[in-house]
Amino acid sequence: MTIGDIARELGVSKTTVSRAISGKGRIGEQTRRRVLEYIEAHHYSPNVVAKGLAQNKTFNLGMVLPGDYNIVELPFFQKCMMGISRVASAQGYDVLISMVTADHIAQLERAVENRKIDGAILTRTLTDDAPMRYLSKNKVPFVAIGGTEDAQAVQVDNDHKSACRALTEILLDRGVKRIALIGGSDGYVVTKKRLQGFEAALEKRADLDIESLVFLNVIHSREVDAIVEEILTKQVECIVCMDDFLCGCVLSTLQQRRITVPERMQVVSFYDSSILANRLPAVTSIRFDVEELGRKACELLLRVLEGEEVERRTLLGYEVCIRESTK
Amino acid sequence: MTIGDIARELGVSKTTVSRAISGKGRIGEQTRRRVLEYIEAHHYSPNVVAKGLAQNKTFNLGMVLPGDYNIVELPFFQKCMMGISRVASAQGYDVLISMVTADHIAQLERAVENRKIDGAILTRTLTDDAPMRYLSKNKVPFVAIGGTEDAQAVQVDNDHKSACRALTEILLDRGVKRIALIGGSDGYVVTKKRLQGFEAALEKRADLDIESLVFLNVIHSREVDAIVEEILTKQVECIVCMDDFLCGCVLSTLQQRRITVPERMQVVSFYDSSILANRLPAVTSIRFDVEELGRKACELLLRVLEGEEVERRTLLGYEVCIRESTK
DNA sequence: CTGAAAGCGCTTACAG
DNA sequence: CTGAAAGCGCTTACAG
Repeated sequence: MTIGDIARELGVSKTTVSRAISGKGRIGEQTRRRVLEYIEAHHYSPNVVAKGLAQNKTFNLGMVLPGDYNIVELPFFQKCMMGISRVASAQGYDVLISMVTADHIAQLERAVENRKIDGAILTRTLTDDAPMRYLSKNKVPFVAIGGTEDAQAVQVDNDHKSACRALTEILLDRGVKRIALIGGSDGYVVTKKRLQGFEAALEKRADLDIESLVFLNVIHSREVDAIVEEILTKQVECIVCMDDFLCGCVLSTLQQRRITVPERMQVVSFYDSSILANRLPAVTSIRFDVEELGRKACELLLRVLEGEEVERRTLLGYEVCIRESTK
Repeated sequence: MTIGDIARELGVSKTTVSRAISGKGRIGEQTRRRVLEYIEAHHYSPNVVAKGLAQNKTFNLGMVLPGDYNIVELPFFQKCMMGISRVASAQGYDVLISMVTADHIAQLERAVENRKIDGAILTRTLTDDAPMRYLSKNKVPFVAIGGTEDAQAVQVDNDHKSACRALTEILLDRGVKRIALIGGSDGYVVTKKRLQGFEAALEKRADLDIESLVFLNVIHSREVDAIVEEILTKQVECIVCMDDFLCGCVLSTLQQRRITVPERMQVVSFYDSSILANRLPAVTSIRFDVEELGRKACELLLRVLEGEEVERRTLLGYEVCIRESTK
């Protein structure tokens, strides 16, 4: 069934039917009701693709996800997706996925070139972000989940810097003298933010004369072993892990070496995700409302698509969950 | 730039340009080359939406995901998505996501009613599957990842029954006399399949007179505690966990009660996923190539969309990984 | 308030 | 081998 069928059936023009549906343009209340009733009764629903072609829109949003293994497995992206999907859906949009790696953004390019999306949401930002560059260059509206140096970009993020600072301070408050930080690729903006928070905490307590060790770019679990070894020989008392995957590795290594947590080593982490769920001891960590992050990002993008002027930067909060892995 | 611009620029008709691009219809080799070169030089790429409208296609595939928490978090779906996304992309299709729960499939309905997808891939099947019913009724081609009773449906799955049987036999081979099985909702076909495999293994060794305990519909981690308690009082020697989330719960509970694995309790699980990665002791489990599952499903769907007749049932294999959680 | 007509960017019989 | 024209299912100036 098309708009034409309805028009013929009701003895009105397609224009009229279109107006009744869209609510745009003047139309008699009688006629409007008649059309709407017919549509309701016959379960008509308009072809969004045709509508899109006429309006030069697709009603699709691109969600760009990292396609690297390990990373895509983090529960973060799925939770994000739930948030995005919900608000998109509620506004009549669908979400289309593009998986990209740092140097291979072909899926995103295709989606854009084929004019399949009206805008995009980036779910992880790099310091030098190929998808972001590409979208900017091609004037595709987007919002970035995660910080970015690009002052033009609309971004929404949790306050990772403050969060990491808070996490570090918890340990400093407990009187530790030697502290280690373990993180993933420093190509991610989020890694940098957390490092800044860590450093800020130490700086504030410069008087305590804390000794700190920083290990970044830790990607594979096998690297963790050597790092923990070094940490132990240097008599570090606590470890700040930048993500739950790394934290899981650290916990196992400690367990293997029979280093008890928190007695001989305190451990804190981010995300409070399923990766650490049910692990003993429970890990003191930050909790972000990731679904809210997705929702917010999607709302912003939708507003941008409406032509609205939106805030360039939205910072969402965090919660600290104190558990048994700290004294 | 549109097909019309190119036609004007080259002094040919839109028909000709269209033919050069699609490769359909007779066209002079000279002209064809000339058009293609122009396109190449000017980075033209056709508007897939317009093409779709003319051909009554969308070049979108719907991926339907469970929107329940906990479940969507399983790494399974992301790996699946990578597989699907890759082959879809390679064939000029995009993937659009629909999150559904057992009784709320509005997102999928919208995608179908709005004519946004050409077909769908279900990533988890229930015994009474609302999305499947809906798609069948509306004649939307789909393939189901996971078994189904519907003989009409195209399905692809790992051989969960054999896998669970193999896993159980490993334990029986080690001489256990009392064995427990813990699984999630029996609304999932996969839960049933595994139960069948478990029972088949016991049946084959009926002579051994094994005592077995079965706990299904275990959804929340808090339920696990009572179950493990019962298991312990009944002096069960080993536990087969139907997924890694449950296994994680079981391991923690055992650890808390200072029951050593594998000495006092052997444990096996499915998936070998990141949820159990880096846990000690490493868990003996099944390994499925989930990305391959996604790829296969997508290939099948694409063939169906081409009008090809495809095999109704594809069963993929599995690997058994023996680790330290079994003696 | 309503409609005829052109248009969105393609495809595809049909005719030549 | 090539093109004019109609069509896919909508929207939207423009005219009345």
